[in-house]
Amino acid sequence: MSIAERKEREKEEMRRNILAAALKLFREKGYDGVSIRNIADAIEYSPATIYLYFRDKSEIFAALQFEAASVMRDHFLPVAQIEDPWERLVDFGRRYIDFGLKHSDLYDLIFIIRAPMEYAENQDCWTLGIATHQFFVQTVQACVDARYFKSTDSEAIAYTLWCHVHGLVALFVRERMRMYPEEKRVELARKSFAMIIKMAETL
Amino acid sequence: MSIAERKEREKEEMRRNILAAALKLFREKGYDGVSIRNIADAIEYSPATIYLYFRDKSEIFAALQFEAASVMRDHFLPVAQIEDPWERLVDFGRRYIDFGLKHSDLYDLIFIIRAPMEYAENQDCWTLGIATHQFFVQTVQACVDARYFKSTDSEAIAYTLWCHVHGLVALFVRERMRMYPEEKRVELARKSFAMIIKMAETL
DNA sequence: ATGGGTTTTAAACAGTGTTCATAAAAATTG
DNA sequence: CAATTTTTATGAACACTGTTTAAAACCCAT
Repeated sequence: MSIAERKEREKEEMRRNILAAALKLFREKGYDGVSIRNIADAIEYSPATIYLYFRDKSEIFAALQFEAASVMRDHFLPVAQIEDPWERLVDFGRRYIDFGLKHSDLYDLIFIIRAPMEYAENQDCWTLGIATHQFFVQTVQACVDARYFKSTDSEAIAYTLWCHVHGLVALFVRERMRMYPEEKRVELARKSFAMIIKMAETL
Repeated sequence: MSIAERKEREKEEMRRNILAAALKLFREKGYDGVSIRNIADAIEYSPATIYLYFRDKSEIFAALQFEAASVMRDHFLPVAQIEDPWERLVDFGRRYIDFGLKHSDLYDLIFIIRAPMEYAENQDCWTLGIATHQFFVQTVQACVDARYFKSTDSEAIAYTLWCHVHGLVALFVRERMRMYPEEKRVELARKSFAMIIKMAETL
């Protein structure tokens, strides 16, 4: 029995080895700029070996996407500690933008990259994402219950706020802020977040 | 002299021929799913011929990006006819979302795809985009001047609204709306647009 | 040491973007 | 019209890509 367990451990170790190398390369050269052969070189194995641990390149993407989603979930963990629903909502947004700008490659992986959505791992990734999303909707619902808004459509409110922060981060991540001078961009984002919060107060 | 002009015309014709084929293929199989050889097959020329009209694949991207930007500009043309600045702003937003959902491939090309920003054509594309953006900011400024808002920071207001509509469209284009049932998505988008407009009224 | 089961890999296939010498076509000249 | 020069097109090649497969290398119990 023990030897089968060790084999399983080694297999898992190899998977993590591949994923670590892949993530490192992706961060450096972008997702498309990395080939299976690059990853194989990095871990000092033959390219064919990788196919013993992952069906194809897409499955590596899916696994990393899942990893990124859990990093993001962890980034949101402290939010749950905040009692006041409105404060919780504001912190949620602040952390969302913070995560997006700090880990733009992971954010890209989760929310922007055209991913091949065909694997079971990806399902896990989505259930994780949906859970985080539902936590967000619940926070909005808590605000509604506490009469922070006049509107009661918590789903629409949550979606509207999500659109704003996603748009904000996505424009940064995909470098579509060139009409604003480099040094003013972050300040503009900060101002815009303050503005959407102020707007939300009147909902 | 006339013959040189005809040559120039033929060269331009070939360029447009290549671009038309490329755009058609991109719409069908996605940007990365199309190879130079595919385009060459479509126009019934050798792959090498394409390199007589475009330096490389990126330059084809850049040219199409410029084309997409002018299609979008044309989509906004009727907006300028609207007198009332607030009505103009609302129509701007409506048309933005409309364009994004209807021509999601062109929208992707302009605002999402990780483009190689290295060619002169791309500069043209950006100047065109910046012009459209400035028209948008001016519309917001007109609203400010007409006392539609309490806030006077037209740049921040414009940016905030842009973030929302871009986020909305981007989530659609890159298929990140899976937590909402297919048939409710467009309705949710509609509701959200109405909501941001209502919120903007209180700015 | 030998056989059996895993794990690894070299080699190959069909595809990619790109380059270049050569071939074909067109324009210019004698 | 014929010969020459210039322009335009291409076949073949290079180095790369993801992926498959048959053969080699390794591990381990008998």
